[in-house]
Amino acid sequence: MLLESAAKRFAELGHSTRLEIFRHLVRGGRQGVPVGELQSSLDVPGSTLSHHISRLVSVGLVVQHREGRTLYCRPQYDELFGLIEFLQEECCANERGHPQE
Amino acid sequence: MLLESAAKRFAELGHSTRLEIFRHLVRGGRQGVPVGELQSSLDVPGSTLSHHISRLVSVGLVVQHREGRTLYCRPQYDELFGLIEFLQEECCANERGHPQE
DNA sequence: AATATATTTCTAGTAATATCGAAATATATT
DNA sequence: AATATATTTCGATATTACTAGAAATATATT
Repeated sequence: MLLESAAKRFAELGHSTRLEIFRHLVRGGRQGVPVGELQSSLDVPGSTLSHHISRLVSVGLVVQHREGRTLYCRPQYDELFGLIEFLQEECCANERGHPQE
Repeated sequence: MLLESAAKRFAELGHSTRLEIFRHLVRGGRQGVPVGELQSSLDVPGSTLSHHISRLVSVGLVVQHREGRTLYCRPQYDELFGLIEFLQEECCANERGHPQE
């Protein structure tokens, strides 16, 4: 993953409401969670919630799909695991002190 | 880890310069990397670099220790792994579709 | 004590983000 | 077609963050 994309994604996770949304989605699994369910469990005005969801969508961490009147949000696990990998990449590669281990 | 602390930490990682600093430190290992080395490899004005480092310090992702004239920055691996764990916690716990697997 | 090196603090201008009510859109039901 | 439900877009205000030059601080060397 490119540094810029990773930074953008972390920035979106770096807000307590959005992080809460995303964790709710991660727990919810691949079938997704309706916006309305997020709204009632997070207790945030609809316009604010919509704003935060669309930011998560804009960086690829969430996708939405409609079924009838309800709109589902699904976390993108590949992007999530990519971010996690990005943080640990080459961890300690340049560490001194145990060069022959 | 609390939601608020995790969000703050992600917010600090959500800036390309800071993410680059942090990754440099993660690769560098536990002995730390001098500020000056960061400055020359990232090519950013000292005052700007200092500002970003102090933000990483303020959320506990980095600590500094001085040796003579040079100040070393060390990544806090425990906080890093805590963040990673936080993102995956209860992953898919509420997923439907494979309840007996 | 004077000078050099390493890094931070101060300051201030500019830009980006957060919030939420009101109005708008999309779909379903009657 | 009228109404209800679900969600978004618009708009405006308030707060926070980014950047970097200049000055200040801390330590080392001569």
